[in-house]
Amino acid sequence: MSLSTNTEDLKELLCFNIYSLNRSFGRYYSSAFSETGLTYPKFVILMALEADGPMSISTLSAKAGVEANTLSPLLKKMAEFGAITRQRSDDDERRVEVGITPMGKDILARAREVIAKGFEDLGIDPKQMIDAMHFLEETRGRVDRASPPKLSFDGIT
Amino acid sequence: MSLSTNTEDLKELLCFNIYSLNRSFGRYYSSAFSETGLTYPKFVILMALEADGPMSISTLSAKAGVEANTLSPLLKKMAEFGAITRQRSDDDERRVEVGITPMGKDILARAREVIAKGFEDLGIDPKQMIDAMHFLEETRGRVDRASPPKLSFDGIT
DNA sequence: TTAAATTAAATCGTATACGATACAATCGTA
DNA sequence: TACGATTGTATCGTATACGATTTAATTTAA
Repeated sequence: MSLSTNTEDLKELLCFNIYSLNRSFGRYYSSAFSETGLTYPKFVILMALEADGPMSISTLSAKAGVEANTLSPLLKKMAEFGAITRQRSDDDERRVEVGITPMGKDILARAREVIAKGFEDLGIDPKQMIDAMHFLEETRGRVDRASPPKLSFDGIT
Repeated sequence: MSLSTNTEDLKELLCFNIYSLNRSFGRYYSSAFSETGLTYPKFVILMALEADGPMSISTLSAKAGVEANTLSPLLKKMAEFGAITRQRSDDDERRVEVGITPMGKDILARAREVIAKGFEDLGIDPKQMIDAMHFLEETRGRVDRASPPKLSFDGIT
């Protein structure tokens, strides 16, 4: 699908471009990290944990923009592996505090190298990227705040 | 872009912005389409089929940028529902031709209304969007063509 | 012209994702 | 302070995704 000047098409294309590029990045990183078993979502988790120290699952959920029920099993596996720590809070028995381990930090450091190196190879124009990222952030805010219109028709399963 | 050490880092990563906005759009559309059971990937399939007529699964795979093994079960369900047709090619028994049905067209038309309506509400600046989309397309091409550097370390599962 | 490579789909295993639900812990309030 | 509301996690069901493998059909080559 190419960019036409038809407004109707453009509306549909923004989400398609996002959808599509997201999967391209996913394949790219899964290839880059292949030997390691690290995935992009796990990378995001390690980034957040290293940056903002131990935190509860719900806090991490908010930072990474991923639902807590998605993180829950993921964190369990990462803890079993040894990349993160995971323990019930004493203050509030409902909460589970997760933090990065030295092993996790090591993995993260290496992943960062991969990304930095790969990024240079991509040859992306920095200025364009900054503009685009502002647009993406702005758009994400709008989408998150919006209440989408609903139209119903016989369901497709 | 230098990868420094803080959380703000996540926001500075292009891939994070894409990852994040993609899920926001996903939630948005799943809400918009909720009564219908239509999902964004299915919408993309219907778009492609309506635009470029009946085609094989692998052709559709290339157009939508989704692997054929992802489409295969999805198409089967959509055909059972009646939104698309699905039949072995006579020329080449390996191929399966899929096409959109009148019901599928109807669903697509209604989905387009939802999207158009919702899009106006979002209040996105058209010029910024066009620039961003060019950047996204360009970037996707670069990412798809790139051979990511690989660094290995003990696996995380 | 038959065997070897290639191709198209389907299937399998695994990893995200999310809404709905369950459940325990904590909080607010009558 | 008892009890209903809320909160934090975990679990369940479903829907994508993708790589690896399988199977069947077709093409290429020897």
